[in-house]
Amino acid sequence: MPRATKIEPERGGARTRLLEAARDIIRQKGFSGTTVDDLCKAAGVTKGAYFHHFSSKEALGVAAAEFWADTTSALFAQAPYHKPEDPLDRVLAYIDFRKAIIEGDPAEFTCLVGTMTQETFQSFPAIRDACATSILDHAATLEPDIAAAMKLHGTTASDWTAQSLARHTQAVLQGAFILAKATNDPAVARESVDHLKRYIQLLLA
Amino acid sequence: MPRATKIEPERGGARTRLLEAARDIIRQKGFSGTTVDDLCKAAGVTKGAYFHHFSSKEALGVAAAEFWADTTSALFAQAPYHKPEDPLDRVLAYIDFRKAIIEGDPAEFTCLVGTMTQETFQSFPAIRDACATSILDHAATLEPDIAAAMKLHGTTASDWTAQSLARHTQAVLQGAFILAKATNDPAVARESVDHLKRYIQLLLA
DNA sequence: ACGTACATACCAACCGTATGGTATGTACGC
DNA sequence: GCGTACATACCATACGGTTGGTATGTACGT
Repeated sequence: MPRATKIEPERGGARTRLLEAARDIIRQKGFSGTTVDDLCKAAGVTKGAYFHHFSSKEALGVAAAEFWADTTSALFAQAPYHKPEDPLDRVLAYIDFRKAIIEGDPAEFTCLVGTMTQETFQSFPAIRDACATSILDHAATLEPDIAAAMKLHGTTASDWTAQSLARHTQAVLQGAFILAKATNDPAVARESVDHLKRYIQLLLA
Repeated sequence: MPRATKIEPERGGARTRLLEAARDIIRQKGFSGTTVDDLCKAAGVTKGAYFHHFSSKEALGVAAAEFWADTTSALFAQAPYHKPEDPLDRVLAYIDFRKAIIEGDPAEFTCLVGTMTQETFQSFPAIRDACATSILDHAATLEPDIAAAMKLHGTTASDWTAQSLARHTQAVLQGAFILAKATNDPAVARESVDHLKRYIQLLLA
């Protein structure tokens, strides 16, 4: 899709660079707090290039959410937590994996679509929907392992489902990110993830 | 503090009306997405009145977080969940209370300071700190009941504390709000709160 | 093989408006 | 008459978005 040329080797990558800039800057300042000029400056492109690729700022928000969904799902698909044979171990390994990447600057480990959801859910439904798809699709990848663990360990659940537990894991992570941002301390978020892991062990083991 | 007059009976309440407007509009559009004119219009005051009470938009953000902390802590202090004699029942009643108020429009039941934290934690440290205080102080009100429940039920916790569990409840609620906004469905949030309640029961009963 | 037609990717400069913020004045209570 | 609580009018800038253009690549008929 990119198109390199002789005199301008970067040519063709403006769209991707804008999406990467959006991922980084929106996580720092939020969607409304991020200006088109911010993005152009960070990506090293002009506003003409920006509006060539995105018809509006809202369109970039949607594309950024989709870009996030694509890149993160690729990351999780190749992560090592799928290896254990016991499905419960896979779920717990997923939790460990999520915990392990909570470190450093909150702007770098927190979730783009969770952040965008908060401020766009009323004003920009298209962005909200793209964010919802990203979150729910990721949660859905956990359902088979949870369901298999329930079956294997003879868990009888009358008042909850694999789907609701999968979504709950995402709620805990999103909430943990908020605490980490508020306190500027990843450790607070990791403690919540510990509670989540303990819950799943109590529930399924 | 308010000062009524003959020709302008609303006079004196501009600051409070601005803070109420901030509480409502920032929850809909976020802090950056909310303009000073939005607030003045909703509060029915002029920009002169606005800058008489708040030296900047950031100052209003801080005041709005403090206003939120004050009004919500008053609400929770007089809520009925403190009545049970068993401290575990009080904690569970708190969860039930939080679940019960999750209904209707997400903009009305979600948390102002959780929303503001997300977009201000880098750009406006003063706002972030006010948000953190609001969240952590509220979490701290749960600690005595959790600690008492641990003692009463002989819970032996080597790897977690009453404080971390109290904060975890707030993480779950904040995360549940994000899912509710993304899906535009309070039910998703309530299911996460159910998981939280189940966790506390497994842990402390 | 080559010219034409078209599409893609980008740039520089500009525009109308909305934004946060200010300067100045006035009504009112004490 | 003095401080507080506002109102009116205004400003410099930043904002999202537009315009018109150029360079590069591709499809295709001949």
